Amino acid sequence: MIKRRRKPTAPASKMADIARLAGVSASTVSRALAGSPLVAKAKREEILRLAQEHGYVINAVARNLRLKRTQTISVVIPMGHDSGQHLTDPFFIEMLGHLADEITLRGYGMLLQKILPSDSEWLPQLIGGGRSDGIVVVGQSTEHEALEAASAYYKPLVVWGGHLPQQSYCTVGSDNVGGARAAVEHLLATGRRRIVFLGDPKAAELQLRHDGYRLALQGAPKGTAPPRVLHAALNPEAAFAAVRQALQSGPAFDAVFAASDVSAISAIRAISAAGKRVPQDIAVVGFDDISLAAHTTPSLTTVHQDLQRGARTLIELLLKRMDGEDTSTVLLPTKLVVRESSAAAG
Amino acid sequence: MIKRRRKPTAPASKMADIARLAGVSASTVSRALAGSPLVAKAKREEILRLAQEHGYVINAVARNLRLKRTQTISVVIPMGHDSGQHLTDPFFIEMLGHLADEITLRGYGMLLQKILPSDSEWLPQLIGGGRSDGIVVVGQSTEHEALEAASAYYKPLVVWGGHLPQQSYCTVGSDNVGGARAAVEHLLATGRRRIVFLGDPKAAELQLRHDGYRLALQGAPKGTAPPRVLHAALNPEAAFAAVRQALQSGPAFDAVFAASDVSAISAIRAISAAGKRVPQDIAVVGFDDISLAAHTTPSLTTVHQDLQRGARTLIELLLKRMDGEDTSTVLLPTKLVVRESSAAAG
DNA sequence: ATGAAAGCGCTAACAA
DNA sequence: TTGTTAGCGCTTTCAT
Repeated sequence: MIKRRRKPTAPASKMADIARLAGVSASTVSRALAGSPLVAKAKREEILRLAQEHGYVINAVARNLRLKRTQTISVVIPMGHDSGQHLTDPFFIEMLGHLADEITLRGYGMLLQKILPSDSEWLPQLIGGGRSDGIVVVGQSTEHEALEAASAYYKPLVVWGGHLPQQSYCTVGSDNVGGARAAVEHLLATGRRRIVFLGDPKAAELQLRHDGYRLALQGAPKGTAPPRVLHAALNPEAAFAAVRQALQSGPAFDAVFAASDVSAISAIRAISAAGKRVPQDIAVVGFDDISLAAHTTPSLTTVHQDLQRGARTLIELLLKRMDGEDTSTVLLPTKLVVRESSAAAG
Repeated sequence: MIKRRRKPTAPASKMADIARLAGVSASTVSRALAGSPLVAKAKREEILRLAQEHGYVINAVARNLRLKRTQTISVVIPMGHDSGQHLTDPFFIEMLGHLADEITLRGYGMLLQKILPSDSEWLPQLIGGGRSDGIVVVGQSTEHEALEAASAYYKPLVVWGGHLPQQSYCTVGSDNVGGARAAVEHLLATGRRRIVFLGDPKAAELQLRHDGYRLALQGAPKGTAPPRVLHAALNPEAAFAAVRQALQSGPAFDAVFAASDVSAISAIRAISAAGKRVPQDIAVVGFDDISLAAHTTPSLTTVHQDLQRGARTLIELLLKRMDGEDTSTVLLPTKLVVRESSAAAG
């Protein structure tokens, strides 16, 4: 005969229920469940068996109230500067996925908050609500001020993003300046001389990528065209439109350095649509190295960020801060990954 | 003189603090904060002002314990069948983004759980833990059995995915069969006769897409090649490898129907890499209509799913179930979006 | 219109 | 080794 499957009944709800069943007090059940050596082995096993049998699981809310912690980390995505970006950018799911891994790995829950920072009080409210033991903010967006203010009194807060001068909160982020610079220097090295920047340098990180772009151009050979920005929000449509527009009217260019891979992919499409070839006529380089980047046509040269390491660092620092330690900002190295979209012109 | 910014001090932590400051009892503060008409207007406003001034926010954990609810919805992503899929598939961020919108819009928090269902008890544990008032499972993955078992005693549970015969839990999902069928019929209508299916029909939804594929081929004109599956997990690398392999060795084909857009994009790349052109030599159609689909080169013909509507439906049904109502499964229509990758051959 | 008191389900001193 | 008790911060009768 086949072994019976555990019957699907509603679980016993409270610790007191199990206590009654086992003929002990709730304290003993609590201790047994916590694996305390104070409880006699036989009794402990009996209690464990009972709990298992009745599908009992400790109520996390009550436990957390008592323990004054929530065993939960809030992950916040501010959508201030560019509401188009986040819903569509694979960069975020990759980051979110890694964060989810790191957080659950350490026995915490992840409370995801997508906020429209129209209400300037979002951070104090989040902090005061007491639903989480610490907060990870993914992307500074336009919230630098709010972060500064909160960090003055709330410690367990880390931010993924760029390191701004004189900031007092703790950030983890890629070396945006260095990465961008390497990308543009690569374009220069392969003979490109009229390189445009695609993106809107308003958000902190894009600002830094733009800085790297300018820095690289400062060291460029004679005859290199001056910096030029194609303004476009960080979504495919905007990037496509900006590049098409530039191809139609402005001065010619032979390379695009896009502030993100999503923008870069749109740029490739706009260039193809205009009857030019990538990379023969125009080279394209992106930033992020999303997993799709290796699989577009042509495959995309881009600046790789190690998001797994970023997520791990973020959570490690956060846990330290939750323990009362101080931590300082971390800058992660980036790596240029050369693929087809930036091959030297015919 | 410039208006002073609110000074960044630590918020008052408990209701009793505010009560003391206002010279009333905690009960009164509670009532005032809840906007109860029992509290005199002047007193209420005074209390509100005080709370505001001291940055006081009600402690959600204590409140929820007392109220026996959490004001939180769990969103679970089982990663059983294909660990490669979720981290990299933009489909998920779009779904997650919409879910986050719908959940926060209704005043709930969203607890994100990524689970590796090696432990068969994950669902009972999640349910028993009492950290959320309801659960959304995104994708059945290989967890059909676990869902069946849990739904026997736990009501506030909805699942994004395919409707399987005789299932007792509530699902919301796109019409995978119809969508796939429309896609393949489109390929047939544009003259393709050797159409392969790319993907691994193990997960429930892909199974259904595969069914649609077969259905369409059953009604195909004479001379159409029989169904053929290129097995590949739902990640770019696997899809790329499978298509390259098929191009090198197996019988020729003139169209690929990919089980997801991510696979489709990799297919395009594999085809290009093999020196063939899309769509002239081989047409490619995907499934999902991720935001990038319109911006690849060539742009991707694909089956559009209305994820925003899906997310809204999911949450609406869940709230009903949380209220004790019964709900039945919903099938959402899909729409074929024809772009460049499936244009008729030369 | 307000306060006192009980209690949500758990854990940890403290006592035995 | 175990039970009793108090209390986490809040809401809600009940009494005034």
